[in-house]
Amino acid sequence: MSFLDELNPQQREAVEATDGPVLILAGAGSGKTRVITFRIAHLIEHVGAMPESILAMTFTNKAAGEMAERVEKLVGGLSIAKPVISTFHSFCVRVLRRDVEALRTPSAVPGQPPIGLTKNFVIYDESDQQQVVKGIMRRLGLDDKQLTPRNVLSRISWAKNHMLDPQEIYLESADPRNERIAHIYEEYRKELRKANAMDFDDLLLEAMRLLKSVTAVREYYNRRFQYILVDEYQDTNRPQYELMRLLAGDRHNVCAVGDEDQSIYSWRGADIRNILEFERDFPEAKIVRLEQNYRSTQNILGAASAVVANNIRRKGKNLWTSRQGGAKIGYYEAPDGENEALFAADTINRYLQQAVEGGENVRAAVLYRTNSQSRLFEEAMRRYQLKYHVVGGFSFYERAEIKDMISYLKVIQNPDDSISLLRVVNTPARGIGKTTIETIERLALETGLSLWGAIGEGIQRQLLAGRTVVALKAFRDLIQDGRAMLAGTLVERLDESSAGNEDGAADAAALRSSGRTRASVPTQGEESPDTDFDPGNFSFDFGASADEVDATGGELGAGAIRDEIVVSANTPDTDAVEGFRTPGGAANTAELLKFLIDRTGYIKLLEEEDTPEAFSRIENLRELVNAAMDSRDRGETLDQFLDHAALVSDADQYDEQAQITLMTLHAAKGLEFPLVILAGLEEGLFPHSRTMLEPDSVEEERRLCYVGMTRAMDTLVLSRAVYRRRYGTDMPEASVPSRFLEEVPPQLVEELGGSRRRSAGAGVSRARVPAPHDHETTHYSYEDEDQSASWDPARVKAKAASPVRGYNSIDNIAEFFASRGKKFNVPRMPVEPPTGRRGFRPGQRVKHPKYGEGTVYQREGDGEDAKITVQFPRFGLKKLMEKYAQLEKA
DNA sequence: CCCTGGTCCCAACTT
DNA sequence: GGGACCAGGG
Repeated sequence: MSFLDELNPQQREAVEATDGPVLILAGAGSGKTRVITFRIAHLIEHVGAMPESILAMTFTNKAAGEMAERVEKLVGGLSIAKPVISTFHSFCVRVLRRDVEALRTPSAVPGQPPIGLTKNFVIYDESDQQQVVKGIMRRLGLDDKQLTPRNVLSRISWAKNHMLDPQEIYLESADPRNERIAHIYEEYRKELRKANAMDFDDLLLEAMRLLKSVTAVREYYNRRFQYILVDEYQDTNRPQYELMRLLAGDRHNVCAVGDEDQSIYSWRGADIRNILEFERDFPEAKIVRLEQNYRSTQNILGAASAVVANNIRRKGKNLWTSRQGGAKIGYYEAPDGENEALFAADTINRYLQQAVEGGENVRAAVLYRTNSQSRLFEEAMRRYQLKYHVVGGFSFYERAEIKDMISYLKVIQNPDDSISLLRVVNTPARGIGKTTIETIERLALETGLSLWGAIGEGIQRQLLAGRTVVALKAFRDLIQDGRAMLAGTLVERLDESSAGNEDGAADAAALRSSGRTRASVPTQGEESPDTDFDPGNFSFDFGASADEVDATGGELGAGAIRDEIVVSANTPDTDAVEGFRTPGGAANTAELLKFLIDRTGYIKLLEEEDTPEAFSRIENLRELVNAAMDSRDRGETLDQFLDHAALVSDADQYDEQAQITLMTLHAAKGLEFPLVILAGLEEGLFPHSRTMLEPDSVEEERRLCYVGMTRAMDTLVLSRAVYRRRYGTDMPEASVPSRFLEEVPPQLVEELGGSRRRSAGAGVSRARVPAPHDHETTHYSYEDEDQSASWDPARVKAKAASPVRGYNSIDNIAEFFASRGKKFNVPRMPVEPPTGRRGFRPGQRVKHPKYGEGTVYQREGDGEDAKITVQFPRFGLKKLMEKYAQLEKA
C-alpha cells in the first residue's frame, strides 16, 4: 500500500500531477502542507527525482523546517541528499552569496576593482534602513514634519516590490513630494551600494537580476532544480513571481499552492494577479481545487465562510467538512480591554483544566490584530498563572545589546557597513563623540570613502586631535584584530610605521599567500551542489544550558570561514594581530563574539551597573554566544550566522508544544488550535483604522478575519471591548462593534456574558465618548448594564465598590462550555484569580529556569516590585525581580 | 565628551 | 507605555 492511499481524490490528483505546471487552490484546512510534502515524497519515491533537484519555497523558516521534517519522515532513509526547502529570502541570500559578484561591472578607472556588491555583503534590517534614510534626509535638508523617514521607506519598499527604480518613480511623480521621495530613493540606493549592503527587498530583486542577466548562473539553477514548489502562493509579490518563472526555466515543472481568500500581504506587494497570470504564463496549467476541510467544525467553517463571502474580489469556493455541527461561536463583550483579557485567560484556564483528563492536543491561542494588544493578555495570563508564549513583538535580535554585538560582527565581516559602524564606534563609550563622527562623515563625503575608509584616512592625514586619534585607533585595532581572527592570520603585529601604511590589495594578497585563509570545509567536493544548500532550518536553540557558555576552550569546531577573503576596494586593511593566536586556523563566530565581549568590556560594564536589567542583558548576550556555538556546530560561517540573525522571523518563534500562544493574526497563518479566541473585534482596530477608507483594504482585513476564524478546530470565541484605552494612560474611548461581527450568521453565535447582543446599528455611537478614567472599572460587573445607554460614571462607581469578580459572566460561560458536552464540562471558576507566586523568603530553596536551584538570600520591597537575591551554587548571587524571574519552589 | 532626565509623539501587519 | 530626541550639568 502506498502512502498515496491516505489522500482524498483531489489531493491525490494534486500530488500525482508532477509533469508541467499545477496550480493548487487549497482552502483553509484542506491539507495543503500534506499535499506539498506528499508531492515531494512522491517525486522522490515514485517518479525517481533526485531529492536535491526539488526546490520548495515557503514564507517562514518554521514552515520550511516543518516541511523538511515531514518529508524526511516519508522518505527519510532513501537518500542522504535532501530537497531544498527554504524561504524565498533565505534562498536568495544563498544564491547571492554564491554568485553576486557576477553582477559587478568593470570600473571606469583602470586598475580599480569592479563596481558592485561583493560576496560579503551585509543585510540591512528595518532600523538600519531607517538610519540610512534619516542620514540622507538630514544631509539634503529634507527632514521636515510632512515627510518622515518611515513614510519614505515605505514608498521605497513599495517601489521595489513593484520593480520600479528611482528614475521611474521620478517620472511618475506629479508633485514635489514624490520627486523628493524619488531623490531620496536614489541616494538610498547609492548609500547601500557604498556600504556593500542590501535590504530585504533587494535580496529578492538582486537574485532576480542575477538569474535574469547572467545566463551561466540561471542555467546552473535550471540544471540543478527540476521541480519547483511554491507555498502560500497568494502572498507572493512580483519579484517572487519572476523568480519562480526564472527558476522554472523551460521545463515549467512548477507547482503553486495558494488560497486567494487567505491573501493578507498585499501591503507587502503580494499580488493577486500572480494567481491569475499563472494560467496566462503557463497556459497548459492544471488547476486542482481542494475543498474538503479537515480542521474545523461545520459551525466554525460556516461562520468563517459567511464572513468572507462579503468580499467581492474572490473566486469563491465551497469548503465543506464532515464534522457536522459543533459548538456555536462564542461572543463576549467586555467592558474594557483588561476585562477582555481576563475573560480570555479564564476561558483558557477552564479549557485546560477540563482537557487535562482528555489528554492530547490541548492548545489554545489568543489572536489579535496589533502587537500592542498582547500586553493586556500577558498580564491576564500571569494573573492566572498560566504559562504562555508570545509570538512576535520585540524580538531577541532587536534588543540593544544583541544589536550591538551583531553590529560588531557585521563590521568585522564588512567594514564598509557604515550603519553598523556608527552604532558601535562608540559603544561602549570610548571617547569618540559627536564632533569626531561629524568630521569623519564629512571626510567620507569628500573622499567618497566609507566611514571605515574615512577613519583610516583621518588618522593618516592627522586631521584630528591626539586624544581622538588614540580612541579611533583603538576602535580600528579592535575591528582589524577581529578580522584577522576570522582569517586565522598568525602574523605578528607590525610596528606602527608600517601598520599605518596600508594597502588593501597587498594585504589581501598577503592573506591569501599566508595559506591560512583557507579553512578546511568538510564537503563532498568542490562542485558538489549540496554544500551551498542545506535544508534551511533556521531555528536557533536559545534553550541550551547556561553552563555551556564557558565550555568552549580554544578548540575549533568544524567552523569554516568563507573560502576567500574579500577586501573591498575602499577598505584599507591590515592583517596584523598580536596575542590572539588561533591555532589550527580561523576563529569561529562564537570565539569572535567572546573576543569582542572581552575586549570591549561589554559584560564587565553591565556587571558594574548591577541592576536587574543589566543582568538580563548579560543573559541575553550569553544566549547569543550559545546561538553562535550552535551555529558553529552546524559548521556555519560568520556570514551564515548573520544571515540567520537577519532572516529569523517572528513566526519562526512559534512553539507547537506551547499550550497557550498569543500572536497576531498574521503570525497565525498556517497554524491550527482546538480553541481560538479572536479578540478586539472593534471598528478601527479590526478592521484597522488605516484600512477603512479603501474597499480593497477592508477586503483584506476580512480575509484576515477569515484566516483567524479558520485557525479554530473545535471552539472559536470572538470578543470585543466596549471601552478601550489607546496609548497607556489616555482616556478610554467607546468602540463600535466590528462589521465582521455582523457578518457572522446570528444562529451560529452564542453570547457569553451579561450584555445582550445589540441589534445592528444600535450600538454605541461612533463618536468618541469619554469614559470614566477610574481604574476600578476593570473589574466592574457588567451584568445589567444596558450597553446602548449612555455611560453613567455614578453607576460605574457604585459597581466598582462591590467586590471584584472579574467579568460577571461566569454562569453563562460555564453553560457555554457545558453545552460542549463531554469535551468541556466546566466547573465554576474560582472567585478570585490566583494572585501570582509571591512571598519567597530568605532561606527558602527556589528553582530558576536558567540558573537552576538556589537559596534565597534576601528580599527587598514588596508586592509587584519585590526583588530577591538568590545564591546559586554555580552563578553566585543574583538579584532578581520576583515578578519576572519565573522562580519556583524547589 | 558623556550621562541624565524630561518631553514629544507616537502604534498595522512582516520577510 | 515607551522609544527617540534634546537640553543641560558634570
